Amino acid sequence: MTGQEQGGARRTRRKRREEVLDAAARVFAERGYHGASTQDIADLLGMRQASLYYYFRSKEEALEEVCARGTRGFIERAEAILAGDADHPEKLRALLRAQVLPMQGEPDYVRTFLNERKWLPPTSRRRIGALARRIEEIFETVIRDGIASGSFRSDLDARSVTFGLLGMMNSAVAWHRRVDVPLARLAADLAELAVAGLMARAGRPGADDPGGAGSAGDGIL
Amino acid sequence: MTGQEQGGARRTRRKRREEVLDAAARVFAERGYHGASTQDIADLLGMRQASLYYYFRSKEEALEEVCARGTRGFIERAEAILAGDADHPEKLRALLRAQVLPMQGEPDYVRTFLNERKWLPPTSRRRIGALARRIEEIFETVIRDGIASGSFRSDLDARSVTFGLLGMMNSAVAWHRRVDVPLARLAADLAELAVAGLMARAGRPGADDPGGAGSAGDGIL
Amino acid sequence: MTGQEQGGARRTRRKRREEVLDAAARVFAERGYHGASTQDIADLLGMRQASLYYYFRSKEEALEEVCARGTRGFIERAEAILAGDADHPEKLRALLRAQVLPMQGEPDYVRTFLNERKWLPPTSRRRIGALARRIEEIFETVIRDGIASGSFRSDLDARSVTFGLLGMMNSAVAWHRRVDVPLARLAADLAELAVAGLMARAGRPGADDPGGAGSAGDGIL
Amino acid sequence: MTGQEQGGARRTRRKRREEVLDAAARVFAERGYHGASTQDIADLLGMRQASLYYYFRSKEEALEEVCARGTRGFIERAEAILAGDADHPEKLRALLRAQVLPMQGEPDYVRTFLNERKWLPPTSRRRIGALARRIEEIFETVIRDGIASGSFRSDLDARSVTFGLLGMMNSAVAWHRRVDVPLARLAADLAELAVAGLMARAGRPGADDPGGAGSAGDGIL
DNA sequence: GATGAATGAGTGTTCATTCAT
DNA sequence: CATGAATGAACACTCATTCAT
Repeated sequence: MTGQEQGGARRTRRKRREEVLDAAARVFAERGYHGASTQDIADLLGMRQASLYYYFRSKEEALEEVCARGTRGFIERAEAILAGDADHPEKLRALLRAQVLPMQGEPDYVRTFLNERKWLPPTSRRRIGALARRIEEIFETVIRDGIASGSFRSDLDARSVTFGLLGMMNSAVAWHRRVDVPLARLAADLAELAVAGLMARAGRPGADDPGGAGSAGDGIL
Repeated sequence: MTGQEQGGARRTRRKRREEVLDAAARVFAERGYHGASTQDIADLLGMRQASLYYYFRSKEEALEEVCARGTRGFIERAEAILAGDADHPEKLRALLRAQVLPMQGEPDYVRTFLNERKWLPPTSRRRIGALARRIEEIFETVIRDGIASGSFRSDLDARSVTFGLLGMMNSAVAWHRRVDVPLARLAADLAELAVAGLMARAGRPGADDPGGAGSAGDGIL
Repeated sequence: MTGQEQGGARRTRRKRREEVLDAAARVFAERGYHGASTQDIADLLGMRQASLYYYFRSKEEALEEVCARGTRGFIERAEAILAGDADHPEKLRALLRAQVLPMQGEPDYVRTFLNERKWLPPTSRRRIGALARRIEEIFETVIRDGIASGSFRSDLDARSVTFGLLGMMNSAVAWHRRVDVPLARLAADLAELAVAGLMARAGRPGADDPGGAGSAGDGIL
Repeated sequence: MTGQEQGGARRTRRKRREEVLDAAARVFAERGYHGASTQDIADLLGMRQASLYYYFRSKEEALEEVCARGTRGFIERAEAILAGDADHPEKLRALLRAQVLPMQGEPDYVRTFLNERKWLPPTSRRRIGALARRIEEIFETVIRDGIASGSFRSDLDARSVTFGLLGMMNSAVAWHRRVDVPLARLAADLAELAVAGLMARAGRPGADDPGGAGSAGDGIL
């Protein structure tokens, strides 16, 4: 066998592996890790179930790789934005949009990462969880710095805002196909809403007495 | 056996059934429907697995009931707010907070409803999905009306905002224990952020060219 | 449910478990642990394969219990003989016979213990291996003491004799059905052969040059 | 391709085949036929699993050949000893030692033959079993003739002794590494023990009433 | 001479469910 | 009111084997 042929075989195999991974990502995204059977994945590929094991050692390993790819680029993009020299509002806006845009290209990988990573075995779960935590950290840093510099209002709990905004953007993966607007527009609108909300002057009624304010509202609920 | 005793037995049974339901909700919330086994539920109750079937006809039926309870009051509260005579910003604020507060009392039911309802059999899935869609409708109505009346800015896609804000509030069920702020405060802060964002004047750069607006940032992404 | 009934159920279950164990022992003995499938065991019982798991957590656990039973009484009997006040030849004779007699009652358990214990998971393998080593120790002690006291000849390697005699007796499990003599007779004969051999005067040609002694014959081999 | 090269290839292939066989013997000896996978064999050779099939048609065929080699020379040596003109004690002694010495050279083949031949398919199992039975026959002949000629005592069951002595010698394959004595010495000692035992005068208590003798001893066990 | 890719049959095991008691 | 016993269907995974290259 010549090097050429070997290269060809190798390329073929790698490509097939990608296809298997795509199928796994799709099935995991649609039915959840525990709801998905390896048979489902094989069916999608017109392959026998046993053949999957030529490409992966276990279902868990496939989940690991799908999740890993689901995070690809997230950190790098977020770090780049953080390190940039835009002002805080612009940085936050960019971060928010960057959080949504990968859903364009590989939605199955991202959905699987977001929803199924909790089923990873402890070791890889921690490794991948660290990435998620780093993203949170970057968001929180920009928000806190924005508050400190006076760009953002100071009456809101920074951590709640961090998680809330991440939750908002991440939720898009579940519903973005239900709106008839391009993903980029959707991302821009939500980012604008968030930044504008953070730059508004504090002025709501009872802002400094949230517990009491809630009790009044609770009567309604 | 007297009527008295029967009544007592009946009451006992109903109470025990509640406990079984609680256990199911907890297990479903923590491990997901497919990741949870009926054995897990039985273990939590110190019961044998087979005994669960005295209370429920199937695992699916338990999921149905847990999900149904997870929506309890949501609709009523939202309808009441919608029908009230507050102005649009106040209505939206109230809606947003109402979306979070049930996580206080029965978080397992709400989490299960939010995350696991997709595994319901088609019939009940549709029934329960209708409730979810009604909530979305109420949100969207208030937002659109607020835009029409001039209270809210008009440059954002109303449907994206609807889903985004619901996603933000719902996401809290996953992280609210990670912030050291009471749930009511958290809810109030996120609601204020959202309302303020919606009431802000449109002023971001390139608001009317959202696709291009991101181009600078997109280079990084 | 009354205590009576519970007792009955419990007794029934325990009895059924014994039957399952018997079937496992038989299948393990006949086909070896790796050659035996849980289906084989179930077939022998007229049971479905899955039902076995009501009685055992795993195939390995079944092997563990079969092996454990295969050693039952061995140690106790050997210790009793060792502690007795017979002379060394009598002790050895008794030990040798005691090694064979259990093959009468539960040959499958003994065979499984002798041949399949090596497939046990490390932990239980060590635990059960300790018993086997204790038996060896007891044999070796009696043999060495017999040599020291002058009852047994001193020109043979004690450890080789120990293992050789144990091997001889244990091998009976594989062939005792092929001789038309009762097990007790067989055991007595081999024991007598061994003891007489050990009590004989050293007198073979070239006993002190064992390597060279065989050289004539070895040429052929 | 020239004949030379072909011859070279052929010779190479035969040599490689030997290596494959060695690896198979080793793996079968260590893990048992059913516990050994073809992957294990390939691993030992740094070969791919599929490549084994260039040398063997099946795992079973490999077992057949390993077992066949495990018997090589046994029969010839035993027949030669039987046909020789030594006296019965010397013949038995030589037979016993010849049974052990091959463990020196190719222990894996012998171990596999002794322990795994039972998994052979019926046809080859019978063929190879015939060899084993011929060995037994030779042993039994020498023992019976020795008894008839007065060299050996007559109070022991000849068949039990035959199998017992074969079992003793064969067992050495499992433990001979655990004694710190050369294999030849070990073999000589066990052979001497056996022959001396057989040449001893009958004198044990109750030798002519073995059934009853055992009952007394059973009290101890 | 050896391999990459694939497969069919089977493995041990889990699980929701049933039913007589 | 609850359980012990059992089961059918599915599951992730292993393995010996094949075959085109």
